[in-house]
Amino acid sequence: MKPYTLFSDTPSVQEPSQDAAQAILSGLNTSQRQAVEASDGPVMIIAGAGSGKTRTLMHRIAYLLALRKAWPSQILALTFTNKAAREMRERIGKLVGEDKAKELWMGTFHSVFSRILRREANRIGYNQDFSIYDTDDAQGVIKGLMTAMAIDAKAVSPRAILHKISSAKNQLIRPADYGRYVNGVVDEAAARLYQPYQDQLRRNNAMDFDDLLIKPIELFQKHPDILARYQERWKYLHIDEYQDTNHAQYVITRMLAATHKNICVVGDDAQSIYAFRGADITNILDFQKDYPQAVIVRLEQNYRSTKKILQLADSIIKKNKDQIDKTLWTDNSSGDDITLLEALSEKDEATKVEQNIRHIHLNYGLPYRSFAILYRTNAQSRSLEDALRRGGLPYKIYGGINFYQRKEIKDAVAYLRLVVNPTDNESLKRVINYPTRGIGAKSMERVAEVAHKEGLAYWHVLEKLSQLGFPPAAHQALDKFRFMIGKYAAHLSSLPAAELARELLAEAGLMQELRQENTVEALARWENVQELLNAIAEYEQEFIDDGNGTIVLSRFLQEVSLLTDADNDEGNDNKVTLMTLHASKGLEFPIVFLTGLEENLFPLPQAAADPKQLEEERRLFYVGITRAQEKLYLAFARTRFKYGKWEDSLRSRFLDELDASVLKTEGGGRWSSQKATGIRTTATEAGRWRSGPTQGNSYRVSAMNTPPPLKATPKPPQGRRMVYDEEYTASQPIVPGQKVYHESFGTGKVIAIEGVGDQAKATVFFREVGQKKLVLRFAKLQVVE
DNA sequence: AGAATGGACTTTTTT
DNA sequence: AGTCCATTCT
Repeated sequence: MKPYTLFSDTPSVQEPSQDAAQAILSGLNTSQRQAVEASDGPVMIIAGAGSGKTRTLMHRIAYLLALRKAWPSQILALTFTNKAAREMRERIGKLVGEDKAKELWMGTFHSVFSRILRREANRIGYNQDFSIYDTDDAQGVIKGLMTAMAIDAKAVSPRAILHKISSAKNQLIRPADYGRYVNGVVDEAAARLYQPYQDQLRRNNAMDFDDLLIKPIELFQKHPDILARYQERWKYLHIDEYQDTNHAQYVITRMLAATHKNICVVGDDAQSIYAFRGADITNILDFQKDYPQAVIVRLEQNYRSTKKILQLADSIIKKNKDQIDKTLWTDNSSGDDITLLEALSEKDEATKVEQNIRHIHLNYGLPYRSFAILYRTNAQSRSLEDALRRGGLPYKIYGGINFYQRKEIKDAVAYLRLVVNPTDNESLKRVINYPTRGIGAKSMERVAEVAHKEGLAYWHVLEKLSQLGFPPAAHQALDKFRFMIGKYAAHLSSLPAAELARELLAEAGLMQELRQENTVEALARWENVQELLNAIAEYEQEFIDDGNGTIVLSRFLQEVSLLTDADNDEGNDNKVTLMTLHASKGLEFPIVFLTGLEENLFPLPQAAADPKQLEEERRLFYVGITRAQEKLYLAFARTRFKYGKWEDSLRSRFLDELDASVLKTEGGGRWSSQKATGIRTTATEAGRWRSGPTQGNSYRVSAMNTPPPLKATPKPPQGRRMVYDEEYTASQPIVPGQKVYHESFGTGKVIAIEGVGDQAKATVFFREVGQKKLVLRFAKLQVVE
């Protein structure tokens, strides 16, 4: 048996096939062909938007397989999202066979190297069952340390500190060297916390996202034998979206490519939009310096968009200084003008978008999936969602909080992590008293104290509880918890993962907690946890021959930490897509709406102040524009609801930078920034514009075409009387069975009453929102006769 | 211990 | 507007 059976080494292509290779090349243009054929040595593909770069990468991999330059397991392809990897694998499967595609190493940096780290964990002082911490978990660690080190969390936010530490890690700056970069209070705090933070993660047997990139480098540096093995193993390296790789990723790839030097990177400097996350554009700009013998291929033909859309995109990107020179062109038709939608409020903007979609859908028969609505910040999705819901258009939304970040899922996952990896203090903290089981802050304080003093994990403190003299009630509660978790930990290898998870969550009381709340929201949460359990069962099915329950569960938990919303998407439901501009990278849609083109929103105020960041915002705008195939709409609103109040806004400076010759207004008129109808005026003037019928409501034009809302807001029924009112309390008691009306919940039926006077509470079942418990003094219920 | 109430604060973008 | 946190109430 081989010590490391990560991959099957069976050659999957028996004979080199020139015919197959020719077939793979035949669908490509000259430049793409060149990129595919340059198979040995370093290659950089500078690919413009919509030039078929993913397609080219895919054909390149298929070509290597057809010519039998490598076995599938010797090819590594690193993509920006899991979804991109999955799609590429599917399409390669169609070219050369699914069995071969299955064995390719494909995925994001994070997912590929988390698997490597799992294998080699013991070489860097970790256990293979390590937890992977997201930003929330990591912030929890920082907060804990700040308390322990008496750093005021109000003076410096844990989030800011974490961001500093994260960027230091991205740049491979070690804790000991961080002092040199200190500049300001946040840096100081970060400098003090960096090493303790790393130590704490290790004690928790946990890694954060950055560790998944740094630890492989540490591993390779400390163990050249391991590095050599992977260098040998991966004969061909492919990296998509190279412009968005950070320094750590750069170092990893340089290490891995050192032997064979068969590295092929694909990217577009004009689409670099992740600098805030440490993406380092010099990686792509300096590729030729690192590999002087590199073949550079430019893909400049755009297959996606109309001439006018391309012209518009070109006009905006030209405003940026630093970029690799390239000229995009297309054979596509010139298409329609780009339409500018000027709205009075964000609600009006959303309505206009909705109406345009409806109109095109009805008159031209385009399916809903052809439409995308893009925005700068997640918060903007709400008004758009409302409009689509009112109009009855099906939609799906990416981003915001994804499935695995929901509270109930994080709670459930924390239980499972704790069983798999008991030293995970963060997970323990999260669930030890949820659902409540009498372990309060006091008890946990003491546990933390002992843990800190003796350098133990919380779990190990629980294990020696009897020596610590806790009060009997607390002792019993803690011991019961330890016993429960310990029992499942002991069953890890004997029980199937899905079954174990189900029983644990039931015994912990999590399912019941969600059930008994008896609201629509709680039911949805309960269903989410069920879905998690199903996912475990499904995963287990796939790995049924792969060993025991331990491996299934801990691998599942690790993979799940790296999934995003888009990864869960089937992609084939017929719905309008809503997402941030960032999330739209790599995608295309026949019709695209870019919304919220306003100063202080796009570009964001922080970015507008800094030329570098402003250029990145501009690239983001470029990315948005180039998502569109047929038709593009640019929308902005004069007022927007922000931080709880209405704010006037000015149209984005980006609109003034555009080539106006391909722009028209909604009415069909030519648009030019000079003649623009008072758009970019002062705030006061804009305020005058807004003072129509009512702020943020429907307006003359749009109101006429807007269909009535599907579900009218609940109206107080006639013949009502106030039920709770100082005067009436005595004379108007509510009794179970009584029908009542509540201002925001609508009508409902009283199920039970408890307490008297000011303490009186009623349990009411509302038709719209389910069961609620209300304090009569505040609820202002009205009796419905 | 735990629930409830009131206040401050918030929003970039994400693997 | 919603969320998180601290303080107060039961």
